[in-house]
Amino acid sequence: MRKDEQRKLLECDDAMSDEDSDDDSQNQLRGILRGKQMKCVERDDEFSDDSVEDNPKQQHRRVPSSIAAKFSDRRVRRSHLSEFIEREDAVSSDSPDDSPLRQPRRTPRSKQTKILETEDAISDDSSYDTSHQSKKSLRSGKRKAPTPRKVKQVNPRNAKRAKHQSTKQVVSQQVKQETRDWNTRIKQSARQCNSSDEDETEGGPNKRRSKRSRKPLRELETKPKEKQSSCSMSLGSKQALLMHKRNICPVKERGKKFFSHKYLVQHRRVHLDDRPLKCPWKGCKMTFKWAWARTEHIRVHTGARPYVCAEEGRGQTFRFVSDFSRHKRKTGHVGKKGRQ
Amino acid sequence: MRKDEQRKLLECDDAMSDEDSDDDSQNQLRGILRGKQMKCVERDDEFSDDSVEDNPKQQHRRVPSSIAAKFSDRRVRRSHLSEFIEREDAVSSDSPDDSPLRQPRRTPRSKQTKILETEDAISDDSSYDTSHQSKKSLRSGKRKAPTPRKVKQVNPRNAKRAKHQSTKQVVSQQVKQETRDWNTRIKQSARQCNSSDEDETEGGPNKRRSKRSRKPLRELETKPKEKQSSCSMSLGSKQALLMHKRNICPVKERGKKFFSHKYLVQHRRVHLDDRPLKCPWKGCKMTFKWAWARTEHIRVHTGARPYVCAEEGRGQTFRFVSDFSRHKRKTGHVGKKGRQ
DNA sequence: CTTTCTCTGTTTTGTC
DNA sequence: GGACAAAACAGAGAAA
DNA sequence: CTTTCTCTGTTTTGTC
DNA sequence: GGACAAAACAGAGAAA
Repeated sequence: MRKDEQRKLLECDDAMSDEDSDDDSQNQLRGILRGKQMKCVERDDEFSDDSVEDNPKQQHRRVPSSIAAKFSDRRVRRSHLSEFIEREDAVSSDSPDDSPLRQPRRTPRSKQTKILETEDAISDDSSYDTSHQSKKSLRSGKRKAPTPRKVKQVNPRNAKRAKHQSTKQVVSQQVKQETRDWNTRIKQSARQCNSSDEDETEGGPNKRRSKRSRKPLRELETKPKEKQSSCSMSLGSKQALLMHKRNICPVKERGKKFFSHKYLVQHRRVHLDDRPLKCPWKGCKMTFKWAWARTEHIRVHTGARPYVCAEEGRGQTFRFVSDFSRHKRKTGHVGKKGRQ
Repeated sequence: MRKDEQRKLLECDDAMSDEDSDDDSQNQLRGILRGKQMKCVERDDEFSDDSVEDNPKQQHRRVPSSIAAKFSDRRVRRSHLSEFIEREDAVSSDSPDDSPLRQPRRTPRSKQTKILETEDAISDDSSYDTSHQSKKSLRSGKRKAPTPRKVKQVNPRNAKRAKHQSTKQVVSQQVKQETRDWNTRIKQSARQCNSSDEDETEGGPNKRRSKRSRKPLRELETKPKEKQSSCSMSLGSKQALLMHKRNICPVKERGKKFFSHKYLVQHRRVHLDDRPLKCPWKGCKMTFKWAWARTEHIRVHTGARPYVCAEEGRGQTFRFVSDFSRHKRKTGHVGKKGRQ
């Protein structure tokens, strides 16, 4: 086989054809999966642009006086874009107008990046409550904003300005689902694990399943909704409360203690097996429990290798901290991380 | 307003809530747009994950023996993933299994990145033909592969191996639409421009419309399908052919000459206003004519600032070549580009 | 052994 | 300096 | 003037 | 070295 052809396979051409006959991949896949558990819309010979599909023309608004714009030319002036009302809460990955800036809000030690975004849903801890309906105990008001709707869509530019214009805003409320009792959830998870075996599981860059979380979950002592500690977690018994106050995890590892109470609360997700974070890349279905995992995962898509060994002529680069720190450990080299 | 709240606005929380009630942004947007030109599926209170929407469960396949897997835990072993048959041609952004590696195939001067992908649809030039049905004149066979379907989905690992396993493969055929006569297309574009004025134009990071392409297109001399030059472009007249051979663009700029014939052919897209390249980021609807524009645009999402001025203590960083080269021009500083 | 990549407990950084 | 949250690190470890 | 970002003609890089 | 394609650059320039 010629190299040209080989390369072709390896490449992922990323343009869209306006044709349908070329969308074999999609159709094929659909064919395969139809036998399994296709549930949703089946549009076989259609133009496979999910934008058209999902939020048809929601992202682009035509400048009235624009002349040259045609179908494929859907851009808009910022001023128009920023009129958009949006609240990008828990589900962002496919919200119609993804913020243009997908960078961690606090950039790695560089002061220059003013871009604003957090990729994490972890803000839950502070807004935990015991109620089923959630949203009830907005105690401190610190993370709760007054208007849960109608927030301006901010693009990078507007975002910066927003600081000086008291715009009405909302905090994310992605907690909700987590407000149920921890243990209850764990039981549910366990049940689901056993029941749905041949379920939706495909694609995404890396499918490795960590053994750590694969161990069958066990039913546990306490039961739901009872006491509300200062961190607003619901605990089943007096004993459980005590454990909780000592930052001790009641599950599995049995008595594992953590450096901080904050983390104990976050640690729950290990058992819950909730994966609220999504890869922002189109078509990638990877989900994560931890923001850092997502952050590093994105590099798989972008190809970024931000860790650079300062040693030698052509410094070695690494994509993952882990590999970089191993390199440093072994070689004694120092290194720097390029911004982002 | 408190800073906390302000920050909330600016952030884009990127986790998904399992709830629908939190998807105000989406619903709102839909509401707004419904009055305009919503054409497609309307699913209002649904979970706004286009993956679920578009290719439900196409990406994840469950490992039969897996125990811990539950809904949010859809990962899979690579071995299973790689069984997937796919051809990722022109439309990739939302093809069910986006290649995990979204990096330009040739990484910037670094030999370490073996990731393989091209983000460009430009490979058309060599496979141009004049027929309406395209796919007819596979002259050289250089860019045409024998089997147009059934290509293995390659993930990074498999991709590398594929080089040593003669797998059947396909080249991209995204050309098709472009096979029509250039001038004909231009006319069509012009027509569309005038007819759809308040059309789909929203969102995406930057909506700036370059004036260069905004100028109204003009009808032109030659007419479709007639002569087939060595580059397989169809030209209306003898004159046109002569121009073409001298790398002279027949449109607008009138007599603009280019350094290479190859580029003349690519240059067509300036007039065609075809935007075959899509931003790979979920929810972003930006489209591009040029790969480089896309490449730089992605940095808006990732926040990457790969251009680093070597001068001074805390080297200045830049997100775009343009700004970097301006900086160098002005200051005389040198700089390096971090990989990716 | 290797490389690639995710998971997670703790540390670092940044902001108020 | 403190408190706090977000980000990053540094391992461990899975997969191939 | 500035910063942020896209467009595009040419140059550079990389591979065969 | 050559041919070729992909990637990147270096400006121009739009928008705010």
